[in-house]
Amino acid sequence: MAKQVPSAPRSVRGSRSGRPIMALLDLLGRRWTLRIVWELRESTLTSRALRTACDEASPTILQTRLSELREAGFVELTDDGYRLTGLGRELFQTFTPLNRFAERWSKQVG
Amino acid sequence: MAKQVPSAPRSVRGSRSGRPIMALLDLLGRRWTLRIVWELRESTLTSRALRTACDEASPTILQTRLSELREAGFVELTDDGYRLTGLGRELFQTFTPLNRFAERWSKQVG
DNA sequence: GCTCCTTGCTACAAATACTGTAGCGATACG
DNA sequence: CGTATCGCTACAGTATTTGTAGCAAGGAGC
Repeated sequence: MAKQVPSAPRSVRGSRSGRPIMALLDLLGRRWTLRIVWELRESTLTSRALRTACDEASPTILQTRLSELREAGFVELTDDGYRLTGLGRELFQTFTPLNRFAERWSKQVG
Repeated sequence: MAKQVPSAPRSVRGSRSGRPIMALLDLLGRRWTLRIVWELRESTLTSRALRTACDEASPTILQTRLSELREAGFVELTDDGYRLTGLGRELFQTFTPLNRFAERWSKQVG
């Protein structure tokens, strides 16, 4: 049975609360989702280019995630390939502090 | 075979780049990780309380994630239960915009 | 027409990850 | 002692992901 693509106000895997943040955490918590958004951050990529960028991840799962991200309104497919929508770019912005944090983390823990 | 807990400068599932952000995205992209950090955001929770907060997620996977989060330095176990470390709280801070974004998202897409 | 690319996307079996239930040893309280 | 709780684990069933292969559609060159 296919899992629902979380779109905000519905009930979602791991949560019956319907809080949007839960739907978002659920979507972003699926494998490769965060990575895909990250790789699309500054360029439009064809599915093959995206696969290369994602260390040859399985096309099956990439397609699945891309469908979910498109349905969620974060990614769109253009003639040049996949790219973030306006909303997707807003989402990516929220990762910027995460990147800075990752650098600090690597110095403290690594 | 058990996957490594990503700690910054090592090679990590889905990435040979060693960039800390990849290690972090890998860790956060595992099921329940984001949710656990979220649920610990403002209180120390025992393992059972955390399980309740996470909609009765399987204790197996919660323990696995908690181990990873502890090894990564984001969570610690005290006499009162699990809680975010200083570093973990910093990580959570980076989610704050995510929460606001989720609200906006739910209005646009949902 | 044809071949030779590349595109987005899918099938399918094997490998891995997750779930759900049960229960362990340790500790504390009566 | 019995009865709780705690953190944590075993194990079998199920869901998800991986890796390989390949589809149909579209363009470029012939």
